[in-house]
This record gives sequence, C-alpha cells and structure tokens, in this order.
Amino acid sequence: MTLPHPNTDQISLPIVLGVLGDPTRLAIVRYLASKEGVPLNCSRFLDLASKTNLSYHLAKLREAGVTRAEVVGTNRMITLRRADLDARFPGLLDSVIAAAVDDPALPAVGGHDLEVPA
Amino acid sequence: MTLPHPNTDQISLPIVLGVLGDPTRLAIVRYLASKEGVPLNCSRFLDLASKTNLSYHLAKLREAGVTRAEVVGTNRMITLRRADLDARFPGLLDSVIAAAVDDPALPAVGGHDLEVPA
DNA sequence: TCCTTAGTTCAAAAGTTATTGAACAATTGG
DNA sequence: CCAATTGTTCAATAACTTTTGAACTAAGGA
Repeated sequence: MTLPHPNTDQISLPIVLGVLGDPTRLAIVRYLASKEGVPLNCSRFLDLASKTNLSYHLAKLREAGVTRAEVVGTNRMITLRRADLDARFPGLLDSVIAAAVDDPALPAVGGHDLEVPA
Repeated sequence: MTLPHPNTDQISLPIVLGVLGDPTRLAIVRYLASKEGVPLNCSRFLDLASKTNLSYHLAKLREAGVTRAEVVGTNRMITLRRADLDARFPGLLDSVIAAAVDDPALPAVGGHDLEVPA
C-alpha cells in the first residue's frame, strides 16, 4: 500500500507555489517544518480543518511533491520532502518557512502544546 | 492618477505564493527580473495572454504587492517590488526567480529578442 | 469476531479564478 | 479636433477549487 508521489524532477514550480498559496496548507507545512524528522499522522492537523477536508489538502501537498505520506498500519505518516525540494528549488522552502513562522495570520496547529517534558 | 498598491507590511505570504502559482504570472515575474531596472509597459507581455487577460493578471500581481505600476501617459510602467519583497520575505523572490529561470515549462516573453545592438 | 480508530472516496454544493469580447477612458500626435 | 495607442471595466461564461456529509475500507485491539 503506497501512495502516489511525483519524483523530484517532476515537481513543478507553479504547482508548488499554488499549493502553498493557501493558509491551511501553509500552516501544515510550517508545523511539519517545526517537527522535522518526527513523522506525524494526519489527525495531528484536525485543528485546521475537518477530517475530509484535511484528506483533500494533504493529498494536494503530496501530489505537488511537498510532502511524503507513508502508510503505517491505519496511519499515514506525513513528512516534508525537504531534501527533494531543496534539490529542485534551492532556498525556496527555507524562505517560505521562515516567512510562514513570522505570519500571525496563519492558523495554528496544536494550540495547547502538550509536550512530554523530559 | 495612481493605482492602489499594498504597503510593504501589508503584503501577505499566502497571497503572494498563490499569485505566483500561475504560469502566466510567473513568466511575467521572470521577465521583469531579467530586465530589472528597466520599466516595461503592459504590452510587453502580449505574447503571454490577450490584452484584457493581461490587465487581469497584472492587477493580481500589483494587488498582491509583487509589482508596482506607475502611470506614465497612456502607459503603465511595471516594475518588480524587489526591495519590498526582500524586506518582507527574505530570500523568497530570489529562490522563486532562480527556479523560474530554469523552468522550461513556463511561457516565454519576446521570443524574437529584438534588442537594439549598442 | 466485533468494535474502534484512521483515513479515503464520492457526489453535490458553494465559492473562486480565469478568460472572453464589447464598450469605455485617457493621453498623445497629426 | 480627430485618430491612434494604451490599457481598463464590465458582464458573461467556463473552469477550477474548496468544503461538506454520508458511505466506505483497512488495520488493530478486546
């Protein structure tokens, strides 16, 4: 059970920009960047939209080549395709994330911040 | 006769990304970047779309804060708001332009290249 | 096996964006 | 003044995107 992803050279600049031009998706990417390395499942983003709608937005991100979704049991673990994006469009993701981090208009994921203290 | 432009702090990341997520507009921005400093009028872009449609796309770019349009006689001279964009979203425009320059799928402006030789 | 959890798919509705042509406005040059 | 040039506006349509709920699949645990 693997989901379709474009390979690196198939990632299109206008499609990536278009996909990132949506506050919900930008918020997802910003959160993924803040948890880089940690694979997160879809329900982590339920603050942002309904389950159905998330499925739609996460599919857009995946089909554009921005994220990778790996099937693990009943979960889909979502990660940023940072290395691929950096290779294809050097500096783009960094500058988008840096700008997104400073954007107070973007919706937040996990406002309660329930982290397990060390 | 001046046209409305957002000021720098009003420029929104998702709006800029959304506006750049269109091949016609990305081609306009790429061309503007290649002629930086030289103000170009709208008809310079007639290769890309009809006059009416260009008016629409150029308004989108201007309203997003990506370009500036100055009225000079019957012309609107279009320039990239590079300094403003660099201030607001450091590195973003550079990486977008660098990626756009390498994108063979984007439509080209002025394929015939009628430059006045020195 | 049955129930729960995680997420998808589908079709419909709602909303937004892109494209067109015809009509318009403003400036400039003859 | 007249005509040409430059670009806008408007209304219509076409095309796409987003959002929704109901129905569904697939895996995992009791």
